[in-house]
Amino acid sequence: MRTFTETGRRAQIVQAAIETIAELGYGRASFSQIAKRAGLSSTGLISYHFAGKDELMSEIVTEVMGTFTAFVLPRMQAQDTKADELRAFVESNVDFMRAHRTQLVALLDIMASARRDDGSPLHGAGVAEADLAKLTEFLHEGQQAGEFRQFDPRVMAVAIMSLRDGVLRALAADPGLDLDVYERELVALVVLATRKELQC
Amino acid sequence: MRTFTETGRRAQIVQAAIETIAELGYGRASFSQIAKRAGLSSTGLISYHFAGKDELMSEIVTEVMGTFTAFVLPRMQAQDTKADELRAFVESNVDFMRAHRTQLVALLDIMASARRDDGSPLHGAGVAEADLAKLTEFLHEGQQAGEFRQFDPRVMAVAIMSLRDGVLRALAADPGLDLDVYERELVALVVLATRKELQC
Amino acid sequence: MRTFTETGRRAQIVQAAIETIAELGYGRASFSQIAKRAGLSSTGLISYHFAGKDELMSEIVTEVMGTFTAFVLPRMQAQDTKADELRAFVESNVDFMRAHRTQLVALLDIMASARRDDGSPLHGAGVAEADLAKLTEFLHEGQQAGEFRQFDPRVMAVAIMSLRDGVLRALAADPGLDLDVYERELVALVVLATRKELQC
Amino acid sequence: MRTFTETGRRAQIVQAAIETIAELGYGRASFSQIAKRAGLSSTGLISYHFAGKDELMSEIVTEVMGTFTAFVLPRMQAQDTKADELRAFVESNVDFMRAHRTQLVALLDIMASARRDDGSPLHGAGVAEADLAKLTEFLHEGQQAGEFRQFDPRVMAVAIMSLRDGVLRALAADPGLDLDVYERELVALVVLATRKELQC
DNA sequence: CATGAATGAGCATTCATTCAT
DNA sequence: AATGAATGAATGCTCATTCAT
Repeated sequence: MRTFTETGRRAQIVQAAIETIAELGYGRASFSQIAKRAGLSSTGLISYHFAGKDELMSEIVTEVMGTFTAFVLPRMQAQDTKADELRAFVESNVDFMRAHRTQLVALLDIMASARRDDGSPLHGAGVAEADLAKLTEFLHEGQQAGEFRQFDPRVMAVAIMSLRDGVLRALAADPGLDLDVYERELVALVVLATRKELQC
Repeated sequence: MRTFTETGRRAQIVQAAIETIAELGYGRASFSQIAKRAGLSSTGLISYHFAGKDELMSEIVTEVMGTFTAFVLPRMQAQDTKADELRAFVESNVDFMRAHRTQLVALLDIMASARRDDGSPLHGAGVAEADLAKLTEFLHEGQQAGEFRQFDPRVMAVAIMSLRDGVLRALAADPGLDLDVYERELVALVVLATRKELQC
Repeated sequence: MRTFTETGRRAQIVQAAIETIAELGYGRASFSQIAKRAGLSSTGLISYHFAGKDELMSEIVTEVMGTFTAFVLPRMQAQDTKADELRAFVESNVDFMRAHRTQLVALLDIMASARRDDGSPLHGAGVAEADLAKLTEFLHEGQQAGEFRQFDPRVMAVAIMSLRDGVLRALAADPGLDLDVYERELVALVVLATRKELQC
Repeated sequence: MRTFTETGRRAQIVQAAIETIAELGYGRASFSQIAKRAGLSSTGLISYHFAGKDELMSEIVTEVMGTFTAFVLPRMQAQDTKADELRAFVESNVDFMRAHRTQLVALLDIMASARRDDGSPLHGAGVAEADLAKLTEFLHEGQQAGEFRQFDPRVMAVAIMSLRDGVLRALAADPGLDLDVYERELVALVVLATRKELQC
């Protein structure tokens, strides 16, 4: 079991790491940079609380993904139709960015940059693939239910995730970005791309 | 003027660097890894031919972007309408990926990961922003011409680029990806998202 | 505040650096040579305790200059006349060499050899100029007081400092040098060069 | 025998090396810096014409010392007394500086900084010691002739050389130095320091 | 728990020198 | 005679990690 202090320290380090990665990028987020931002006296403390750099990054991924899921899922489940669920997914994704820009920027960078010695992704593959599989399945169900047109659900899942990540990257480059516009346009785009063709 | 040998060596080093970055990621693409892949006797030879790591990366960006533009532009210009031009843009982008997967994966990683000490992007900002601005202007013209519906052109440009990059990331993760499906679906998606609403 | 251990290590490194510079010269006093002499496991430890090579050299300059000033100043202030003060200055300079040959040899080499990229001196200019200005002012006061003849005080200051450094260079080349003779002769020389001309 | 071209090239390289050392210091005077200043296409050319860095430095020492001796010696030999010879030595030394500042600054730096792996001086010891021995002998003769007072001739030789080098160092630090003042004062100083005591 | 000291591998870069042409 | 390409050792420095206290 983890002590109170330990939990607090880990949270503090995770927070400092997130900010450092968001600002300097994964490649420059060394333990010494993180320790400096967290006000720690030594990088040794990070190694003391985390088994290694990989575990620290894992913790960030887990935490941010958890917060994200807890925010998005209920807002999807409150909908009646698949189409509304999809709209809620897109909207809540952008809404989440508004409040958690730094966390998401860090998460995206970790997913893209953290690798094993052989170059294989350390976090990107598993986590992202799971989400992608779920969204693919969801889109497939929507098609079965007759709410979506006949697209390839896997490709559409990749597309929707890419659009979401694209907005996040734009937000990372420009923190003053007007997310309202992006949200509105993104919803319209996704609806147009997935809805059943109208009979004229 | 550059020697024949020099040109060859630079090309060889650029090629090895591209492969290394595509395989191991920017963060692990050290001079020694690149030299090993290129079969060079020492990292000193890379420093001999390039002013520094930044120049090597710059060269990669320039070269890949050049090849890309030379491939895509004529295929757009061969079209009569803005709508067809857009379709040609999407198609040629995916077609280019087929033949130059490694180069593009490396380019994407450099854009995302190469930073200055203060964390600001070294290549990403300028290059990507220029492309984005051009696409935004193009979409706006298409709207003026009455070929596209009334979306925010900047947001749509970000969206289209994100979709393109998303396919590339999927291809990076899975080299065996069936690009035919992605191309077909992506074109459909972009068309649905941009065409004028039908009157029923 | 600095730890006990840290202070000790810094002193140890400074000492090893001084010995290395005195023996091999500034140009060959690399971190690895210094680390070897200090019995350190790696050059990383030097970088851990000092911000960079410049800071290590700065520390040496500061330390040696401080010890030197603490030795010479009181012996000058114990004198009643400017002429006696000058004699005390020359004597205490040579006396200091006897006990701190290595430090002074290293200091002289750092002053002469440590440069910026553009070739401008890194430590030499400021420190030496300050001393020179003080000695110039002192000589001028002695002239006002009627104790010295009418020479150019700046030139005489340069001369006296050069004589001092010359003895040190001779001592550097031959550690067995008989400093007693040099001290006696140097005092005589400086007295003859500065005293008021006798009326005959 | 050396060809005409070879001789010219060597002279050109020596000249560029002198300028580089005078400006950047011995430690930063790399072959590439020298080649750049000489307008050579490659550092290989320096290695082609000189057996190694040491030989290049040797050549500089030899050349500058030769020019110096050719300038100073006749001006000393034109004098009738030892005292006048000494005065001529000091004057011609300073005069030589006026016209050959760069060469002398480089020479001084080579003497001080060029070392063997074990730290022993490469050029400084032999050359300087020979000059010193000659001056010592000269001063001794002057004493025998009753022209100088009874000082230690070796120490006085060191002192005179140090004064000369001191002026050169001052000139190195400030190219705009008024050498006229230095020459006048230096002559006065040396005369006062060496002449027979007056009877009153 | 936390600290600061230490380790040793790895980094990009510079260097004098060699060599084929 | 000259060139430019190549070599490999050495440089100062950063890094994640370990460990005694």
